[in-house]
Amino acid sequence: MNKKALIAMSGGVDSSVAAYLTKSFGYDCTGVTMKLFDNDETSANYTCCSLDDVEDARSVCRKIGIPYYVYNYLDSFKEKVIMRFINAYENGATPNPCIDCNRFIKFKRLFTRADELGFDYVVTGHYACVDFDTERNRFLLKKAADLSKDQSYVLYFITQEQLSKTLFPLGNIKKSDVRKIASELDLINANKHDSQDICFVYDNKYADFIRKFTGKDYPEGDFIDEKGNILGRHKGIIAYTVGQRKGLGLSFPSPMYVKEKDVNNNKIVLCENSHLFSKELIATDVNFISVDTITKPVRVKAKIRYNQQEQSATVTKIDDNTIHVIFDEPQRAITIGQAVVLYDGDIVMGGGIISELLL
RNA sequence: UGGGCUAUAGCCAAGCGGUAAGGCAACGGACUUUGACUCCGUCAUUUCGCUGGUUCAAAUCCAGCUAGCCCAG
Repeated sequence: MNKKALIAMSGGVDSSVAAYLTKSFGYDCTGVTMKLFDNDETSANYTCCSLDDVEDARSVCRKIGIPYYVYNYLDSFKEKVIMRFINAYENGATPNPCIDCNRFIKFKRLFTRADELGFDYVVTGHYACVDFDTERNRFLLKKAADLSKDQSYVLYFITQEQLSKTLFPLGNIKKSDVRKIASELDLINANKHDSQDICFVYDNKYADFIRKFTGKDYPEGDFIDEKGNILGRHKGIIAYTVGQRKGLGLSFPSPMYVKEKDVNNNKIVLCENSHLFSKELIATDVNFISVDTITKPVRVKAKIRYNQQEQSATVTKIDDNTIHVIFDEPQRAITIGQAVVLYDGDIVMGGGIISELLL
């Protein structure tokens, strides 16, 4: 009897081709779209969870001949993604909701459900690879063959248990080939644009979303320089993030950037680009993948944001859930709330959420 | 109401008689399964505080007016 695979399908081209490939590998496939967000606006304005997306996924499943279902995860998504997103901003951090969605929804709620239903594997359209290393006797999460699309960063939290039951069919395929396969199969979404921006936020205005969702007022406050001099007024502390230049509405001889957010005093510190760099950070919520743990300082390559060239660093464990990362070179705008992911070549060693900066 | 200085786009600012640099901000786009950064593009052709004058030609020279600043009172 063929192994059973549950394919998480967003309605986009990647997960659709992932479904096709999984079927072609001989798995007994079922497609599922998770209903995560109730958008009452027109579908074109959102990048996921619209009626059109569901219809696209359904159409693909019909075409490749597999059953299709929609799971309602509105409650989980609200609690584990949206509320965590809002809380992070209210506390002066800058969250990565895609990571939370993967961590708590796709690889938790959906995983549990797949298990209960007797599926052997969960399949997603992520560009990343799973390997089993017989020497270490561990599953490894590795970068995608198409490095320009690699998404291993947003999966750093994944466990051995999850990896043992996960398939990433696109891990060794180039994005251009995914499009090509979709075209050859004449899938409805072969030319659909890639998703981008926060899926539950309309028009990329996340601050407006938070205001509307919570009904709260985030009061204006002062922009100050590093010495405490008042430079102007900001429009609510949630609307800014570390390293930000655009949208300050103030003019200076040279560009100014957000250095830090003082939530307690509702002040935002601005500085010049050269003052944005620091070498050390503390991260919590740590997960190790390629190793069980680390006992002494380890040389790694690390990324402090999704779109960034990895940087040489040394990582030390502080306790089971906390690490200390020291970069060889100062890094620009290390931001609390973002993930720091550690690499050993193509292998994801682990990662955590940045909780503190040290100089 | 003695003297001096300055008035150029939302902000700062070049320009020194030859047909309005640049920076900041803003806006648009690219990039991007997060926020940012970055990159590209647009941004005074009824215009250089106002009114006249000189000149083939004035933001640039001259006169007057207005406003602001400074120094003396």
